[in-house]
Amino acid sequence: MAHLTASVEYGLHCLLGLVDAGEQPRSARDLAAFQGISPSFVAKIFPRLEKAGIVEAAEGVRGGYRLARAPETISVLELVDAIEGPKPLFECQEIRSRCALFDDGAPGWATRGVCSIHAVMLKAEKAMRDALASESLADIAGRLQQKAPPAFGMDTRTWFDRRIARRRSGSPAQGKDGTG
Amino acid sequence: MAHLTASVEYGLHCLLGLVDAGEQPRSARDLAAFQGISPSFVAKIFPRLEKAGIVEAAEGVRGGYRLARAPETISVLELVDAIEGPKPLFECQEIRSRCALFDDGAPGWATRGVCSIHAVMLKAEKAMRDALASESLADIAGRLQQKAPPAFGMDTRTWFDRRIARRRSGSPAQGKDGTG
DNA sequence: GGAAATCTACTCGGATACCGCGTGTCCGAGTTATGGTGG
DNA sequence: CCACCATAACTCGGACACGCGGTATCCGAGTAGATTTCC
Repeated sequence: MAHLTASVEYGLHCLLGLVDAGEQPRSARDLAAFQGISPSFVAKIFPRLEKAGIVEAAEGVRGGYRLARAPETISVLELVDAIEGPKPLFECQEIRSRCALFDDGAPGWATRGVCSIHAVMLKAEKAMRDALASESLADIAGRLQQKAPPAFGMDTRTWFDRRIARRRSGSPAQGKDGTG
Repeated sequence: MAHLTASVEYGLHCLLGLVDAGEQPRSARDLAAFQGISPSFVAKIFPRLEKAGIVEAAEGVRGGYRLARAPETISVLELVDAIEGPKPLFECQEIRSRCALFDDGAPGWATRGVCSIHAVMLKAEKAMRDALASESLADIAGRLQQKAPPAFGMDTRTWFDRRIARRRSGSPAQGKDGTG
């Protein structure tokens, strides 16, 4: 396990699949299938992104999610906070007030301000959060697009469109798809 | 829970109790009692610090631990790594290679280099580690000494010395200590 | 042929088990200071 | 009085339970579109 959990990883990957979707919503199931991860788990992540105002949910048979804002305005820090909640890097337990020299109550000088150890951790947390805030979803998507061949974007769109079109058209190629 | 666990907090607090100890070793039990935390748990943390070359263990009845190096040369990052081990902030699961567009094997352009999402997290982790590396144990101890009244350092030393002297002298004041 | 009702399947959304890591505790091996004994 | 030895308590060090958070899954409520039927 790590501080930035697998939920964040899943959420970010799926959001990358929404950047080039435009107005057409994409369902959590399709996004999960595209990334090759658990649809059930992805379905639990997206409601949090929706509550945070990062994606919009469209209901119905051709519903799904789409970005609520331009990807340039969505920082990675926002995504992390939306998915994991405000989880601190370090939880100070105020050990300083339990010193054996303080019989019952700790003196004022000991508990005033922030714990010296906690301060260091807060500084480290801020550095981490600043780094996450400096990157946007569009940055990652752009870097990915730069690595991928030109046809990849179109192939992705085609994949989702076929997936949507196949929904209720009678599944014309359910078993004879290009697996062999 | 948090990424920087309670073990780190306990270890750091106890190490602060070693900064002004000099050559005289202080036992894990005494350090834990001084901080008002679990002695058993502290006893599990210090062996890791010893393996990392941060403290030296002295065995025997008047043994204990003492700093192996000057506190100015011990960074908080070292302590975190020594106690928690090399635990990454983010564990990339290589989702990128499972894309549905890649039938069996992912193409080279997809898996070459570092995952775009992983890169952002590594950047954040580096920022966090740099912040932790910029602080030393002596920095924290100095800041604490600045907050505490002048007599605190001497009181601390007296507390540990009495604790050691009482060990095998027949426990002259076992039950009539200043609790009331 | 056109429009409305129905019906289906797909969507989101939350409530529910399983598992691993961290927390906390305990007990055993080893060692040094102590106390007594013998010279 | 001094040196040696046995004792004993304290030390470190690792092995053993408990609890919580994360992971993964399932099922239920609601809705847009396609189908069918009636006029």
